[in-house]
Amino acid sequence: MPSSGAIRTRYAPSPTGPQHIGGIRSALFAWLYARRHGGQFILRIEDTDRKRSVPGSVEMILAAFDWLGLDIDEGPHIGGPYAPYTQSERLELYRAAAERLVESGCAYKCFATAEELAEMRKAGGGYDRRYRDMPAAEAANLEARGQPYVIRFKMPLTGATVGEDMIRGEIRFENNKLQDAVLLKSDGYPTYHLAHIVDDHHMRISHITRAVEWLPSFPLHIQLWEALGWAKPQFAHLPVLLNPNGKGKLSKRKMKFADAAGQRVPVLVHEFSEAGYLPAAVINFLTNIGWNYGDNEEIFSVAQAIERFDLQAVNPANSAYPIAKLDWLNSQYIQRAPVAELCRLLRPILEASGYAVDAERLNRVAPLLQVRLKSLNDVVAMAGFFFADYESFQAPPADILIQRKMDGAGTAEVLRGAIPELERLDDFSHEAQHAAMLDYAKASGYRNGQVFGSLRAAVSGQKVSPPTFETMEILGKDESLRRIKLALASLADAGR
RNA sequence: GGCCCCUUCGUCUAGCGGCCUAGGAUGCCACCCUUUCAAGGUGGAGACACGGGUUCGAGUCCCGUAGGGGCUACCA
Repeated sequence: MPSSGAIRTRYAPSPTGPQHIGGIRSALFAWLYARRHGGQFILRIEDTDRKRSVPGSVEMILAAFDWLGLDIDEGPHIGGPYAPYTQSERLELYRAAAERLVESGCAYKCFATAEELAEMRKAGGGYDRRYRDMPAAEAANLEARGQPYVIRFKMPLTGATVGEDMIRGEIRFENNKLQDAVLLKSDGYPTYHLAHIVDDHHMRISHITRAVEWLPSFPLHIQLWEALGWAKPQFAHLPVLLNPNGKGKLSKRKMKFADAAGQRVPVLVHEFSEAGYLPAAVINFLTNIGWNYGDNEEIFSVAQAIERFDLQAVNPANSAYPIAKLDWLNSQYIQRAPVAELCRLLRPILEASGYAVDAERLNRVAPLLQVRLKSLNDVVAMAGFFFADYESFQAPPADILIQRKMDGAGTAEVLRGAIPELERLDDFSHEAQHAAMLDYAKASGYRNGQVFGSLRAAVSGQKVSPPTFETMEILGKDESLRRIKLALASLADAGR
């Protein structure tokens, strides 16, 4: 059992499908705070809206945490001292709390029908509290007749509720602007408002972290904690991620395909792995939005973040989703990854594209790719040809072959002249090739870059490729020369 | 409409009254290096939303305006 002073944070998602990166960022902040203070991080499933529950969601949530390397101390999958961790299994607790509030006069049964509610809405304001002061006998009578009801909280009609937020400080709400919120629905399920308080209390949560959209109901929650007579935890309302253009909350629907440049932007956690991002890069990326490691250090590990993380230092402002920075960070992480690790990550991607991956070859190719990959997935386009059947190689079209400041005739001349020079080499190492091509370039009257660039395109078929001579070394002399000749043919076909 | 939150380069941010002629990163541009790509190096353009206060002094504190975001469900 944790001592009363233990730091305990939680992530409490609704099981409504794939995990959204915004939710995960909130979870990450809660997780970092718990780890920073040697506390516990709890996962709780808030499935009190039966209509919105999607089967398989819990597995997706767990997979997201697993991929990112965020460990969970207590949760529905592993249990814990305050189990169960799924709200639909804790209904009695909520019912008891609601009844206690009714008995103490802090809540009441409301028999308003859907039609009544609709009329009130049409009339302007919200619920007009028409059942708030109904005599107990009358209410008992309605109940006895089987009239369905909800339990509503009796919000104070006067005064103000002041909340303390770790990020923003004091926030003041006038009570007369607030409503009598539903605590227990007519199906016996609690609303979020009641359920999270009951659970956070029983689970000894010390810090409630949640997105800013919960700020408007903060006063309701404060009043509820007090009505229940429980000691309040600390609160931190986290800023949220906005769409890349800064307009509106980052949304699933809109973002799956859109950004300013019309490029696809990952929003769901599984899309990040699918897009070839490294989990460590994603964590670094997320941690740097709304919080920063400090002193101009952009790249840092989770362990480093844990050392310094503080909820009070979180920036209160929402942020546009700076997705371009993730590409840069990801390339940095790829550059720094050990070759063995990179191979391990690249292999399944190549295999998924249908390539048979030879371990030794991958080992030679991977280091050549490190400074060139933005995404792990780039390996397919950039280096797939190393693993393909050589027979299937297609000579690139002229526009790929002809480099900047070159024309078709010049390219053909350069390639044609290089053939005998390469053919002559007994040692086909990239060093030997380099030396030979340097001499050749000088003699040919073309610049090094013009010669090397033409060769790059000829043997790789690409404008961006691994280093040319290493590529040729791996392909071997015969295959390299074959490709140069194919390139010449391609140029001839194009009439250059 | 009402209520709440927010506001520094395009974007992510540093700044918690003098250290700011506002720093870093990304993106963009230029140059250098180079196996004309990529990476790397150097440099450049680029911001305190506006208006009032408070103060010897405000990006930093207060008020207002504007803009942005959110809530306003028997959803969370």
